[in-house]
Amino acid sequence: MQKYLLPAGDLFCSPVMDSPTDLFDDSAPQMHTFAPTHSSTDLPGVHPQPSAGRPAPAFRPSGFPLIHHLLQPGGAPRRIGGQLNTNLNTRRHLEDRNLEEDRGERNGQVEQGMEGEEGVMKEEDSLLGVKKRHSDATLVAEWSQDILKVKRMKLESRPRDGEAEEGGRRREGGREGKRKEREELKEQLEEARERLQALQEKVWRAFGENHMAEEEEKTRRCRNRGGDGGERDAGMMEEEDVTEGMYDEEDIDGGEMEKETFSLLSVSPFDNFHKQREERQKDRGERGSGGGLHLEGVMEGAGLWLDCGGLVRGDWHGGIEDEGEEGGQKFAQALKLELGSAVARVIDRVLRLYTEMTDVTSSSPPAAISFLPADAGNDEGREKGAWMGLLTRGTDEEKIRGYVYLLNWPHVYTQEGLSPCHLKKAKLMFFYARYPSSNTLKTYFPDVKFNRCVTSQMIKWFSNFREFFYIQMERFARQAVREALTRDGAPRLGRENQMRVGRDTELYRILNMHYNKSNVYQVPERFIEVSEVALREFYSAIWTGRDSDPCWKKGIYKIICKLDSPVPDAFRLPGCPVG
DNA sequence: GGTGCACCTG
DNA sequence: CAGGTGCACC
Repeated sequence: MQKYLLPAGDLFCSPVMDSPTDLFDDSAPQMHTFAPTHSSTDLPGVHPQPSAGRPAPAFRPSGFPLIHHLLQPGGAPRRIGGQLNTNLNTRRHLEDRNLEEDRGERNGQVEQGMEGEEGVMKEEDSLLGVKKRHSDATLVAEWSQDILKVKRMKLESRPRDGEAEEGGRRREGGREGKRKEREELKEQLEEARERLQALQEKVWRAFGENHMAEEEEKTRRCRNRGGDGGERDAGMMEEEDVTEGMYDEEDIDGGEMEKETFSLLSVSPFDNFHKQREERQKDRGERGSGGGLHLEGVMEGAGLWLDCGGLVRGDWHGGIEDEGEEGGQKFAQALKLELGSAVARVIDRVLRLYTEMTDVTSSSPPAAISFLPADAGNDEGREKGAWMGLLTRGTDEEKIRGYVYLLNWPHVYTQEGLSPCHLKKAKLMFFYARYPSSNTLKTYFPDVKFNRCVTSQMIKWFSNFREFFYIQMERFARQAVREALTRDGAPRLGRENQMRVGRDTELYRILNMHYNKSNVYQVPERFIEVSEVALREFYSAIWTGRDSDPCWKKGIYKIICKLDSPVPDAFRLPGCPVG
């Protein structure tokens, strides 16, 4: 006779369990009520909730800027940006568009400035030539366009500066002229701020649109393939589509990898960003007019170019300082510092968003990272919560360089064999996908060089995961059936509806111990729901004697395989999960 | 025939 | 967790 480890009370309905465990950081275990049913197809949990199974990235208070001093004048951003290029056609395109828009927005003022600007535009070519290479030419064009606007605006100011200077000479150094100069410069700064603000919004809007477009495309594909599988079915399908799409789309000269990179910025960080930005704007509105926009947040999106230092140093350096006026110099210096600081914040924010997104752990610190320098597991990195190890000590420049490099060339870190870290990651993925395809696995292990052997091994892993999962389900279901018989004296239908796998149950503890041994990952609610579905299916089958059929489990497998959820994008990153 | 699966075994 | 086996599917 089979022995069972635990009393049935652990499984049954009482919210206060017989053997509660406080090992798990779950502040709100949920008790789900299920309608009485004996039909497998009617079992609850089959219909997914869109957000279920995706733990909200824990927001960590922002620390000091990661790269702030790097972007001070004379810092290193140009070197970083040097890795990034845009193509000539894109630049031409954006220049053309820029001309048109500028004409409209500045009531012809710009035309005068543009006439003598061919040389300057060539300069800008060189500036843009080191802009980040990006597959979305339109997006790049828009960013570039706004940068050009700012630059052009400054150029326009030169004649006016000259006039002011001339007026000042006429007054023999009168203070009136200087004051006017400064006022004009201030106006220009305000304009610059507004334009940079617009740039910021464009970037994030573009990001948001890209993301929304992805989501819509996913939804569309799911519906097309859909049928009666419900949303969860669609979720499985979309998983495949995303996987294939990542590798099958048209050639974009390496930009494809960047597109993937941007897709890593999932909904939550965007939402967070927009919320924070709205709050900031609200604050500003309370303090004063829009003209008083603080530069915090300005250019935050543009910082993705990682090259704005070139603009700060190479462009703003010129016009104002040439005038030799102390006020102008101070102003220019202040402007440079402000812009430099803004750019620093840009990248810092991007990194922070990234780490927020990847910070899928609930509270525990991440472990050292396999592909990073030896100091990757330092406290700073832990604070940032990048369990994929994007941040780490070293110099800020290294940090950033490694970040950019990794995002563009994750395959550099590929390895043939599978490591214990990969196993841990696979186990965590099991919380979302019990039946991942080999293509899906390839997508989520970009640092693994897949061959037949490696693929088989990973498939085998998931097979073993499932085996353990189903064994536990059957075991606890049988125990529950037996307990029901002894407790109630007679079998009673519908008992399975009282079965649950709450976070305070023994079954949950066992599952968590197996797939999440270090307990550093918040088990998604969706996995609990799936477990409950499986448990009830087993219970039902055993209860009704269907287990006498040699193939009695097949039906259960068929149900469970439809309950796969998309694995969070954070898992697409190379590296090792927390230990 | 290749692949993926469950099942069994160690 | 991995190796072996048989089965089903394409």
